Amino acid sequence: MAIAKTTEFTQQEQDLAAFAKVLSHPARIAIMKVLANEHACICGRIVEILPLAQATVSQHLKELKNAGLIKGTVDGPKSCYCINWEAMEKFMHDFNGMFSALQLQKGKSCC
Amino acid sequence: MAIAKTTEFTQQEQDLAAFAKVLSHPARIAIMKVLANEHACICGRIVEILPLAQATVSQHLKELKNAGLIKGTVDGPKSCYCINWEAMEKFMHDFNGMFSALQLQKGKSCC
DNA sequence: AATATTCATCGTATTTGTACGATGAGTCAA
DNA sequence: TTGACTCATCGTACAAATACGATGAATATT
Repeated sequence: MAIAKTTEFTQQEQDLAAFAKVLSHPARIAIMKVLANEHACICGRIVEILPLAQATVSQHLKELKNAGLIKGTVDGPKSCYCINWEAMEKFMHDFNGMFSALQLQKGKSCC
Repeated sequence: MAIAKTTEFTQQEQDLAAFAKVLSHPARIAIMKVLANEHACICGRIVEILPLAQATVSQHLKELKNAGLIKGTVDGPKSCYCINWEAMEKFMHDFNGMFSALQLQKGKSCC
């Protein structure tokens, strides 16, 4: 991505973009669905469901965790992942807030 | 990105991911803001505001247009871009719908 | 203790994304 | 027509993302 100009933008723009980026891959959306639907959010269970190798799923889980969308706890030799609802709700709130702010200017457009 | 396994997921998952991907860069979020706030949505105006070269802005505009988030019309030697509100509203509706679907399972989690 | 399991991480190959200079097509003014 | 202007596209360089096999750490089972 060449010299990342990413830092030249607003903190809000960077945060929203980061949130969108985490959900910009179908595998990660699918993982969120699995985490919501399964009682035991074990990594191995996700690997069973998704058409991806264990290493790849683990990598996606790491990104979701780094972004704060999910929480992970060790459960013996297994790892249990769950949706971080407070974070998700805040992210969605901010995302919707940006859209609402855009909409306030709706009549302004020239075309 | 290795052999894209992207096609192995649900159409809905792919659509949501594609929408998120378009907004996964701060420049494109900033562009949406400019388009909402400026009466004349001229490419040159965006180049003035953003810390990016004209070619780069044009490329981002192309992606936003391909995804359907904005519309572009030629106005003499200039190009006028506007937000596609119907599309944006549908995308946001679907995005929120996914989140609501996740939330329905909220109590299910193990941790 | 020895073995099997679950999973995170490393290393690596490949694809995609980001950025910009240069070029050219199209339009307007003189 | 000439010249100035706007912008899309091409080509290119580099950074980041995606995917997986292999490895090893940690735990559980025998």
